[in-house]
Order: sequence, then structure tokens, then C-alpha cells
Amino acid sequence: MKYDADTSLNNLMSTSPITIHSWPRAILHLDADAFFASCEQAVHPELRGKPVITGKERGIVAAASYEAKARGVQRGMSLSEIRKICPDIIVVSSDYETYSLFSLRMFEILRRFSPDVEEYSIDEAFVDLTGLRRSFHGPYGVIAQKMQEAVETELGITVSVGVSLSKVLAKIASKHNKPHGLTLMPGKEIHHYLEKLPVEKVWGIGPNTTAFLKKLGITTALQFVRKDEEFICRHFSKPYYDIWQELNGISVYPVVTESKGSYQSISKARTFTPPSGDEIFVFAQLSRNLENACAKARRHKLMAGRLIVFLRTQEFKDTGVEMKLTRPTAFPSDLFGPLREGFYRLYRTGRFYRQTGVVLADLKAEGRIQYSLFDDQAEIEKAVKVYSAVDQLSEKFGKYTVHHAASLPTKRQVQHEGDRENIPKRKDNLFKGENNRQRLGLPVIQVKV
DNA sequence: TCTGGGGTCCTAGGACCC
DNA sequence: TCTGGGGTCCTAGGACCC
Repeated sequence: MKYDADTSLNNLMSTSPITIHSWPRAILHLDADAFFASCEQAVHPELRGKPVITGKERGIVAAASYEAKARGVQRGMSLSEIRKICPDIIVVSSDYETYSLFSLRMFEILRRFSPDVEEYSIDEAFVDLTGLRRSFHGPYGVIAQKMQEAVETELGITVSVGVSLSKVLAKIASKHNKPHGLTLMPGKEIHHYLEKLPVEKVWGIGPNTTAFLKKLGITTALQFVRKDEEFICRHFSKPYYDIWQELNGISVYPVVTESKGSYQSISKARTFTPPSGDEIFVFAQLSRNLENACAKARRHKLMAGRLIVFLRTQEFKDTGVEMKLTRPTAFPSDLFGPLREGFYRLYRTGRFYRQTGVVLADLKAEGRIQYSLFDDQAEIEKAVKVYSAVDQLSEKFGKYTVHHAASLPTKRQVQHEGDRENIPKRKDNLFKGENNRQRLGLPVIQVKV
């Protein structure tokens, strides 16, 4: 039977004996379990089965292994709290390069099954499976299972998988059973899942909308889905109408296959404790944000047309200013003027600040920039030379080898890179790791001296 | 959820133009 | 000087995500 795009879940979910095509679309969502911690356990076998957390460099939990979660470790806990409930906790610094390599491998594996893979985040993917049953000689559930198996055996981590009619539903499915879950949610079973699902668990519905929904008497996903179109349009804007459709089994979010080529914006922010009322110090933080953001922009061959500066006070109040630049640039030397101007528009003596940040927006590709007649070409070329030297030095000797004097008063913090607590620093341990990297096809990472 | 860092998209309202 | 109607662009700000 041909699927009618207007058929809503109200029809799909009816107990009618008529068999409608149960998979108008088959969207898979894959979510790696405790990804960072799992990568650590895959690379360091001696960590397997043990409570591990990552995020040592910042002193907060970035990810906790399931063993740690089982012991009550949660995000947002301080390290001392964690040690109290779990004295044998293993704390490691985040190693984003390794996680990115695992991520890359994960997407490669998925693309063996379908070309329609969306790299949604470092540890999540959407895959459009629609129409693949023929070539795999099996139902979607079996294809999904094969994908899960491939990722798990080849990478040594576990992942949770959900398959349903839309991205929003697939996300609900993958979350339903974690870790190492595989949940199939065909049209006629969806309402079972939505019935017990608090509406705030739906992807795209945050605290604000949840509060609003509550006023309308809606607390579960099923209650939301069962409202008619007219009701939704009267009370909500487009994003929520889209979610409503997705929940109804009508796929409106495309699986975006193109890898994200470019950024809309680049931002760098930093929180410091204790909060500071020292003008020089706060500006230095901002200056450092700017240098970092610019370096990233240059790395991606982008230039900014707008600069946004923001400060967060002790009381978590944010203020910001936005500045249009006379010409696009990714050089701090061009931007210190605007930065200073923005800073003094925001900064109030006597206030204490806990965070500074910078956003580079209106990004344009380096090559496509038109300079005006009034731009000083010689100045620009000089800056190009200076900063390409800076970038080379940073690559060779580390991130903050060279920087502007204004960034100096941030009082450099001790770098924790590479030191890992509770892991004996023995040679064979290191080799174990390297063997594993090779087994996984990861390049051996050079140790900085 | 007592709060880290990095992103995206949508909407309302004003400015400006015919 | 006042008055319509309609379009586009920009910006601020909100809301949400991992």
C-alpha cells in the first residue's frame, strides 16, 4: 500500500488491521555509550571494567564510564565528591585527538552500509536506511544489528542504536535502551514509547517549552503528538511544528550527508575562578580568547566580518556587544582596537566577572575576500607573514608559544596534558596502548618533549 | 542541572525602499 | 505633508543541542 504523506501517527497507531507500509522511511540513530571514557578503555585495556572519568584538565567530569556511573558518579560532580563515593576512580585528561580518530573510524564503518550518513556530533550519527532491505536481504532490524556489531567489534566500544520513521523518533529509540541497546520503533508501536516519555526528553524541547507545554496541560510526548495540527500551529512556531510532525512519523528533518565544511561562527570562551574585578586580568582573558579564535579561523582559512565580545558576571549575567568590521580578518592585530572598544563598553569597575568570550561571525573563505582601495595592502601582507610564522611556531612548540603581550596577565595555568592518574607509567603500558592504536588503525601519536 | 565550551537556527521588529 | 501597501535586509535575542 502506498504511504500517504499526510497520514499521521493517529492513523499509524490505530489498531486497524489494514497493513500500511510500516517503514515509509527508516532512519537510524547511533549513539556511542560514554564515548570518551569508552575510547580510553579501548586504547588502554587495563582500564576496562573499571570506573573511569575523563576531564581531569578542567576538574569536571566530561564523561564517565558505565562502571563509574554504576557507582553513582554523575556529571557536574567535583573530583573530591567522586573520590568519596568511589575511591578507586581513575581520572584521565581528555584526549580529543584520539576521540576524533575513533569518531572518524565510526563514520567510515557506517558508510560501508549506507552512503547516507550524517555526522551529527563526535559520538552520534544518523543513517538513512530506507530501501536497503533488498541489498542486505534482511529487515531493518538485522541491518541495524550488523552495523552495531561492526562498530563494536572493530572499535572496541559499545554503541546504542535506534531505528524509526524520523530522526526525532530514532533518537528516542536509541536512548530507550542504553548501553549496547538496539531498539526498533515501527509505526504501530511508537505510541507505547511516547506514552511514558516526558515531553522534555524529546529532542528540541527544552526547559522553556516544557514549562509552556505544562500550562497547556501537556506533559508526555504522546499528549503532544495527539494534538491536532490546528492546535499546534496556533500555539507554536515552526521548530515545534516540525518536531510534532517528526513525532507523528512524518520525516521532515533531512539526513545531512555532506560533511560540515565550514563554520557559521567560531567562538572561544573561558571561565576563571575565582571571579575577577581586575580590569587588566579580565581584558587579558579576552585577548587570549581572541587569539585562540583567530588561530582557529586561520586554520580553517576563514575570516570574520563581525566580532562579538561578551562578559559574564559573577551573578551569571551576560552582556555582549557586536561589532561590524570594516574588512574581514583573522588577525588579532586588526581586532585589538574593536576588542578594546567592546570591552570598555561592557566593563564596569566594581563588578566581578567569571567568564569572557569572543565570537567571530560572518565568516568568509579566505580566498574570496575583496579588499577595498583604501585597505593598506602592505599592512595586510605584513600581518599575513607574521601570523603564518606564529601559526607555525604554535604547531611546532605548542599552543601558546607566541602571543600578544595583552594576553600575558592571564597567569598561565599548569598544563595537565598527558598526565594520567592511577595509571602506572611503565614502558610496557605505553606499548600496550600503541599496539592497540595500531590494531585500531590509529596513527601512533608523537609524545611531546 | 547551580552553570563548561562550542555551536545552530528561528523570529520579531526596525530601517529603508518603492 | 500625509497616507497606503508591500518587499528586503539587518539585528537582537531566544531557545536548543552535544
